[in-house]
Amino acid sequence: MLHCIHSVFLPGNVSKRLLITCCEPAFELNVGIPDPVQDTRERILSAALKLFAEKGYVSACTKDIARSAGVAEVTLFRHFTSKDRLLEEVLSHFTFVSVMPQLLKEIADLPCEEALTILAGRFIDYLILRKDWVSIMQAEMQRAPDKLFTVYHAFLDELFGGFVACFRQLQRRGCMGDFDLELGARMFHGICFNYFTQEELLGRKNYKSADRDLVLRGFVRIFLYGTSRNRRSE
Amino acid sequence: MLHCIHSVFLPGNVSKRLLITCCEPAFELNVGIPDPVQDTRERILSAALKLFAEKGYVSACTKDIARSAGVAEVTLFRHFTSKDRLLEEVLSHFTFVSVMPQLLKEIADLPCEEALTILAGRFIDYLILRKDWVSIMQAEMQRAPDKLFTVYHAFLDELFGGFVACFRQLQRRGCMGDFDLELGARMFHGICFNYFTQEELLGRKNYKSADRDLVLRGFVRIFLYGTSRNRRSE
Amino acid sequence: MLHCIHSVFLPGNVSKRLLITCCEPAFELNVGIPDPVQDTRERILSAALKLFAEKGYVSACTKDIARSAGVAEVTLFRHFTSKDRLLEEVLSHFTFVSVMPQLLKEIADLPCEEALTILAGRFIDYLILRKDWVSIMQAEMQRAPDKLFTVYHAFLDELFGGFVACFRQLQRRGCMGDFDLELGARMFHGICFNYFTQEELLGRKNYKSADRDLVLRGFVRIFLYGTSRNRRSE
Amino acid sequence: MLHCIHSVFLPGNVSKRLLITCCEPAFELNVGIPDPVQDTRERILSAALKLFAEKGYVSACTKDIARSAGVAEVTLFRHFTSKDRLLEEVLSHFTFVSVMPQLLKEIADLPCEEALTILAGRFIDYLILRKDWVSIMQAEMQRAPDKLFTVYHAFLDELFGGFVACFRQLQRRGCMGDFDLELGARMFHGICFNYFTQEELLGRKNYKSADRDLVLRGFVRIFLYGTSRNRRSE
DNA sequence: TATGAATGAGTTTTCATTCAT
DNA sequence: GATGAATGAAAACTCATTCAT
Repeated sequence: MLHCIHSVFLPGNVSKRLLITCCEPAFELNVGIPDPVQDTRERILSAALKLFAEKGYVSACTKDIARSAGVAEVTLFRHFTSKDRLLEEVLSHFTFVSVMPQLLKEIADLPCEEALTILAGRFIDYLILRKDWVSIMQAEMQRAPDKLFTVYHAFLDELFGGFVACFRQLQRRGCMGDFDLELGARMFHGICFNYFTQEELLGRKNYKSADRDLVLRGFVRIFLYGTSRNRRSE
Repeated sequence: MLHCIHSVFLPGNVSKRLLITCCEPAFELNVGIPDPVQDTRERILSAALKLFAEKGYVSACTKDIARSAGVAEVTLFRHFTSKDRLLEEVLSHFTFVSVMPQLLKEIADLPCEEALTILAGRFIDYLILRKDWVSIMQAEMQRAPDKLFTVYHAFLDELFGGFVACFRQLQRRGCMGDFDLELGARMFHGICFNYFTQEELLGRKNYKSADRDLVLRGFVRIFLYGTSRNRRSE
Repeated sequence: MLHCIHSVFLPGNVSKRLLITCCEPAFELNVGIPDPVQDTRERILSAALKLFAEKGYVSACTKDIARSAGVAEVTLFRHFTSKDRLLEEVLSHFTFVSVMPQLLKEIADLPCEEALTILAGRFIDYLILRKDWVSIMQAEMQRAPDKLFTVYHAFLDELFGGFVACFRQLQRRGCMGDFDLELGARMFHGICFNYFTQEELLGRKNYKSADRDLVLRGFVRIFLYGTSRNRRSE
Repeated sequence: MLHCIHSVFLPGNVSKRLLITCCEPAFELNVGIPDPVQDTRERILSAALKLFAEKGYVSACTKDIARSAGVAEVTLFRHFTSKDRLLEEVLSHFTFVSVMPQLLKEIADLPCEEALTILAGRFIDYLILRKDWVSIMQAEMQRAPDKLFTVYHAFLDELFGGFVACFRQLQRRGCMGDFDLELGARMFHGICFNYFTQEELLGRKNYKSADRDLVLRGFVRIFLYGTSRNRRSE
C-alpha cells in the first residue's frame, strides 16, 4: 500500500516510466515475494484503473478489464464481488499518499518563489502520476456513489491542508505576506489543477511543455506578489 | 437557438427561475409560433441535457429520455438518428453564446477591483446556468468523440479571448499592470472555474454562499495586486 | 380469459386434444380477431407454462421459453418485465375457473353413488387439464413467493367449498348421511388428488387406465358408506 | 446409516428435537468412533438435505451447501463427484427404513379404530420427520432423473405394502370388513398424505393442531365404516 | 485428505435501434 | 410525424467443476 511514495513529488520531470510503474507498484516492493494471488489482484486493479479512466466506468466492461488483466472474467468477480466494488477498490488502492510533509522539508531552505514554483510543479507531477485516478473521479463524481465522494473530499482536504501548511511555513520565514490561508490554498489549487486539467486531460497543449516551468513561475509570481501586498503596504 | 442570452451575464444573482427556464427557452421566445415539431425536438433536447448531466451519457438511456420528454422512444430516433448524434446536438444546442462583448461594456466605467469581481461573479453565474452542459463536458471529454473536443475547445477559446480582451481594456484604462495576458487569462479562468467546480459540481460548500462575493473579491484582490507588480515596481 | 370453460368438467374422458388445446385457448374463441399482440403474449405464456412444468422454474431458461414461443428473448421481457413476473402471470392466466356450480346442476338428478363418482372423475379430469399448472405449483410452493401461496390457497378454498356444497346438496336429497362436511371435503379431495398425483405426476400406472372408473367407484363407495353410518345407525 | 430408527413411529408427538436431530443422526450413534471422514461426509449430506429442501435442487448451490457444512466447496466434489450424485446420495442416505413390521406389533392388541388412528398418526409423524426428504421428492420428481423415480417408487411400494399388511391383520382379527386392500391402501395413504401436505408443506393450518387426533379419528371412522359395509351387509 | 484459485458455459436483463403501421 | 412491437448484441453476474498444491 506504500507504493509510489518514492516517485511522488521528487524533483525532475515525470517520465513515462513513472506513469507505467504507478499502476503496478507491488512489483518493485515485493520483488522477493512474488505472491501469485496478490499479483492477480494487482493486475486486475491496474487494468481496471486504466480502462475506467479510458472509457468511463459504465463503458469499461468487466470482460475487457479481465482480458486486459489476463484473467477470466469470473476471476475478477471472485476477487471483487461486483463491478461497483471494483471501482471502489481501484479508487482507494491507488489513492494518494500524504506527501506534503516531506515536500515541506524539501522546500524549507529555498527562496520563496522557488519554493512555490517547485510546489506547483510537484503537485502537477503528482496529478499526472495519478492522472487515471483523477480522470475517473472527474468523470464519475456526478454519478457519485457516496464512497467516491468520501474518498475525493478526503483527497481535497488533504491537499488544501498541505497548501495551507506550506504557506504558513513560508509566512513564518517571513517571505509571504499575511493573507487568508484557506482562500489562498483554494486559489493556488485552482490554478495548478486547472493547468493540469487543460494540459493533460483536455490535451490543450497551449504552451510547449518545455515552457511548463516558465508558466508555473508566472502563476507563482502573480500569486506571490498578490498575497504580499499586505506586507508591502506596511 | 439563441435562448438564454438575456439572462446570461446580466447583473444580479442567478435565480432558481433562470436555471429552470434555461432548459426550455424556446417556449418563451417562440410563443407566437407554437411549432409542434420544434416543440417535440426541443423537449427531447432538454430532457436529454438533463439526463445526460444527471446520469452520464451511457447510463442515460434513450427510453428514459423519451419518457421524460413525453414522446415515444422511436420519435427520438426520428429526430436525431442516433444517441451519439443526440449528444452532439444537445451540446451544440445549449452551447454558450458570446457574452463577453456586452459584459465589457457593462464594466467599462467600474473601478478595476469592482470590474474584475463582477466579471468573476458573472462568469460563475454563467457556468451555473450551464451547469448541465458543463457537467456533461467534464464527464464525457475523456470518451471524447471529436465533436465534443471541438465544441469544448471553442468554448474555452472564446472564454480566454474574452478574459484577455477584458484585461486589455483595464490595462488601457491604466488600472491593471503589464503582464502576460494569456497567462493571466488562464490563471483567472482557473480560479473561477475551480470555485464553480467545487461549490456546484462537488457540493463542497466550504464557504457560506452568502459569502461568495467576499471570496471572489479576495481572489480578485490577490490577482489584481499580483499582476500590478510591474507597474508598482516602476 | 374465458378459455377452457367449455371443455372443463364436461362428461367424457379427457382427450389428448383437450390437453393441447388448453394451452392456447384464445385461438378457438378469438378466431375472428387474430390480435397479433395478444397472440404473442399468449404464445409466450403457453410456452412458459409448458417449460416451467417440464423443467422447473429455475431450469426453464427464458431463452428456451422465447425460442419455444417463436419470439426473441427480449420480446418476452417487453411483455413480462422479469422472469418472476412471467411465472406469476402464467399461474394466474391459466388458473382454474369456478366450475362447481355448473357441475352441481349436472349431477342434480343422478343417484348418489353415480353423482360422487362423476364428481371425482370430473375433478381429476380437471386436474389433468391443468396438469402443468398443478405441476408448477407442487414444485415451486416451497420456494413460495407470496403470490403463489395466495393463488394456490384460493384454488384450494374454491375446491373445498365446491365439495362441501356438493355434499350438502346430496344430504338435502337425503342420499348422504350426516357428517362433518369440511372434514369430508378434505378427505374426498385427498383421495382424488392423490390418485391424480400418482397416476399423472408420478407415472405410477398401477391400474390400467381403463379401470379408472372402477377405482374411483371403489373410493366413492367406501366414502359414501363411511359417511352414511349416522343415517344407518338410526 | 440406520439413524432415526428409534425415533420413528414411536408413541407420542414428534418433538422439535427429533426434527432437528434427524439431520445429524450420526453424531449420536457413532459417538465412540468419531471418524472425521464420515463426519465431513455426513455434514455435507445434512447441509445438502436442508438446502435442497429449502431452495430446491437447482437453486441450492454447491457453494452454499459447502459453506453450510463448514467445508470448502472442492471438498464436496471430492466426496460426491457431482451435484447430481450428491442429490442421489442425499435421497438414499436419508431414505425411510422399514417401520411397518414394528408398528404392526404395537397396534396388534388395540381396538380397530384406535389401531388405525394411531397408524395414521405415526405415518404423519414419520412424514414430518422426513419432511425435507419428501419436500425434495415432491419438487424434483418432474425433473426426475431415473434414480429419483426408483427411490420414490420403492418408498411408496413399501408404504402401500405396509398398509395392506396392516389391513389384513385387522381383517384377520375380524374387525375390518372385506374389501380391496390395494385400493384401500391407496385411499388411506391419500388421506394421510394429503393431510400432511396441507398442514406441513402448504402451511394451511385449517385445524388447530391440538385437534389433529380428532381429525384423524374422523377420517379413520369414515374409512372404517366405509370398508365395513360388506361385513355389515351380511 | 483438504483446499484456494481459476474458469467455460450459461443466466437474466438492458440497450439502442429497426420495422410496419 | 408519431408510434407500439420486435430484436441482436452485449452487459453483469452465477454456477458447477477442475487444477495445483
